[in-house]
Amino acid sequence: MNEKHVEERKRERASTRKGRGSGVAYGAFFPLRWLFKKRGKQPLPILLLDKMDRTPEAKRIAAATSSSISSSPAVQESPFSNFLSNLSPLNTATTASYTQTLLGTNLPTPPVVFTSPHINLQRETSFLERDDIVEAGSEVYKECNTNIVQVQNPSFAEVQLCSPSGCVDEYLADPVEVDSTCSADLRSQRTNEVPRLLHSGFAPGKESNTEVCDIMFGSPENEAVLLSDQAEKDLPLSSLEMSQAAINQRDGKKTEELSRFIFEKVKESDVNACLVSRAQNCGENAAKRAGCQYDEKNASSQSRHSNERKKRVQKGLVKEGGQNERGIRRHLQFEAAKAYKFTILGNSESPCSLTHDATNSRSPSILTNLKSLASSHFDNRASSSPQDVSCDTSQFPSSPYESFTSAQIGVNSTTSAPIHSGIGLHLNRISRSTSLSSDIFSSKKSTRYLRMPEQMLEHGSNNIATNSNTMKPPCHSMLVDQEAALCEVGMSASQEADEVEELNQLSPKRKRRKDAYMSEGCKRCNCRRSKCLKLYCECFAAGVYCVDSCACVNCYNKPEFEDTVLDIRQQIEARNPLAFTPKVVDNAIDSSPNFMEEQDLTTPSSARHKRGCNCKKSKCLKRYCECFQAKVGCSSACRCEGCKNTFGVTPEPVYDRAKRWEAHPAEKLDNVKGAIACIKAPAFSSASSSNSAKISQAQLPSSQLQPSGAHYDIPYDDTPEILKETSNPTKVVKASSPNQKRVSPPQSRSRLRERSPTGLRSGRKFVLQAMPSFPPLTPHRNSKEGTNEIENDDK
DNA sequence: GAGTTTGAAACT
DNA sequence: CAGTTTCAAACTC
Repeated sequence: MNEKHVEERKRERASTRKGRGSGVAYGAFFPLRWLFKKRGKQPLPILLLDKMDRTPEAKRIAAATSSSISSSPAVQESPFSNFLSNLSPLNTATTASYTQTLLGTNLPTPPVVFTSPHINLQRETSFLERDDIVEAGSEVYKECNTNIVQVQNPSFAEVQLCSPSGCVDEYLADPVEVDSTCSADLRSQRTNEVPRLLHSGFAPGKESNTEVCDIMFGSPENEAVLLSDQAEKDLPLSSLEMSQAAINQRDGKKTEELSRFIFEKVKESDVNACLVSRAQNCGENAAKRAGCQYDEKNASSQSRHSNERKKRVQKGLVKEGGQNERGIRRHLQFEAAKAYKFTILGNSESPCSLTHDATNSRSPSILTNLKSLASSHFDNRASSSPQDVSCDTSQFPSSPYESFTSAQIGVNSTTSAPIHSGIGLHLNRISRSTSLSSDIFSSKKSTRYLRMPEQMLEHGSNNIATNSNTMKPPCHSMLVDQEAALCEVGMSASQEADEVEELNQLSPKRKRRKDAYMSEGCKRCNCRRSKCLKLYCECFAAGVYCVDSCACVNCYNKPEFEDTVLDIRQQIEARNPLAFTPKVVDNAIDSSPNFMEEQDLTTPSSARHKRGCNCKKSKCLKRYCECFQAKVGCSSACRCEGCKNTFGVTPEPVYDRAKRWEAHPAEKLDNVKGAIACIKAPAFSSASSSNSAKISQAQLPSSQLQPSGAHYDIPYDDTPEILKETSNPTKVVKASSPNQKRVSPPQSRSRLRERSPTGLRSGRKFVLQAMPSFPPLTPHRNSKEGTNEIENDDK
């Protein structure tokens, strides 16, 4: 083996010496495990590829695919699967079947992996989030019952109970009835279901029973939770996990296989949910079944849908949205696979365990969703019909709650979960219940896991054909999610609108390229040597799989290589936990006081580049500059030279952003503003002003700071201590830093802490909470005076 | 389309 | 951690 490696390495080096041009054919002549190898210190990709080829885990995953194809029918023939396939709330016979199946089993306690602490854990989630969930949930429910087309992601229970084919057809025929029927029958179904479940030995544990009861009967608390994104999938797992246990005991099947099977079922529920949502959203007649036409009525019913977006849609940019949605779905799968891996494969020792811990602790049910999504990779049934393929659950309507949650999540994820598992987490939460991409559907339909890029290309062409038949103009709700996703990947809606205008002004050649980019709505890479497994790859960096329209060579950023992708991703995240977070953060999202504190006068009001650019020659006037490309002004995080970033407009006043905290008195905000101003002052002022600022800090009563600190504590209290510490600006900028960045804040902050013993606690909290949620990877603060001067001169 | 420039990412 | 290399996008011709 070693000899073989040496030999191959020699050959590889010889090939490499030929120059970059050899990259295209690179993968054609060398074993896959060497595709990554260029240097001595890159064993991991090789190992990963090796593992991908040979490890039991990879074999198991690969086998899962084939088994899902080959053995799935056997599973489907089981009474349980038949029940699940045929379950209909309107059909009492099937319900009885359900009961009968359960009666015939003596259920043990479900395996841990399927324990469903979601409800309980949901209670443990951030109070801010939780309260919001309650409010939003009841609101959604109310609106649902009043037949407002205020679309809502049906919970799994609703899907399970209301959506199977026959019912769906009815709903498709008359979408109005969907809401009423579903919501009306739902509770009765629940109440009818639960006693049978409980009395039939369906009792894995008292706690679980309570959960089921709560869910089924819809206690006020859990009802709201049920409507939440997580709880939507809690119910299925609560049910399914127990059923799985039954099967597990009865058939002696492995938990893993069963879990996969159950996830398939969950995923199927997504498909069913899609059908329902399509009925709600898109169709008044069954002819629309095959394609979710954009419904302008529904669009107008979406309160949070911006007029800007409407205009673009009416301009015929629906296609863009559809492609955008595609990118989202890719991402969802990406993250789903990740969650699936950590949940099912028990890979809890990843270098990014913190990330996943955070994910799990914050919203374990996310993983439930993700697992269901991930299971899609191993499913071949749901894609059996073109309808299913076209029925992308990205078309899911977005409930008001969803909107709320998305925004809320944006805040929380940015502020209270400093280490992100990537934006996929955001997207999954934004467009939760989003099921499967059509391309994956189709890819899994007829093919096994593809190992070779050649196969993938061939496979991709199939996808194109499939997608061309199945991709439909998106529903309005899709656009909403897409918009959110675009924000996540660094392109806000307004920016996207600007892109549209810009597109019209480009030369034909660039317009073509740009149009291709925008039509995809997501990153399209052209990687040749990175295998799309490095951050060089825009797709990979954006946390999405590459698509067929990418021009990449030897791409491994495909669902087929999810194991590799996830491993690589973990490595990168271990190296830089923020690697997959959006580079551009919106102020509205990152409204943390730390961010407000971080901002300086060159940052525009809308967004900023999180890490800042390091431009030297482009003067931040070309798209080389990430800030410019994102159309945001350079900020204190930038280390650019001669910055002439034209987007560096006057920042939004602190108060304007602070006033978003409506729940807090204005005077507290003033105090916050004052405190922040005091902290910021040294960064923007001369030495004298810096001194005065310090004095101001000293004069700032701790009693004023305290409420502010308490105020900040709420959303950021779960910030890992390690990050808080790392955020502590103890490092001083190197002297060679072009803009002499980040000079002062440690003093001011430490002084702030020193001044008041009472303020020590609150002040400390304030300081800690005021730390950047994403610890700046660059020196903490700079004056940016040079940039300001340049900009002022230009202006 | 080929070649160059650029800056982020990766590596030493 | 600084310097270098690699990489792919952006840009120019």
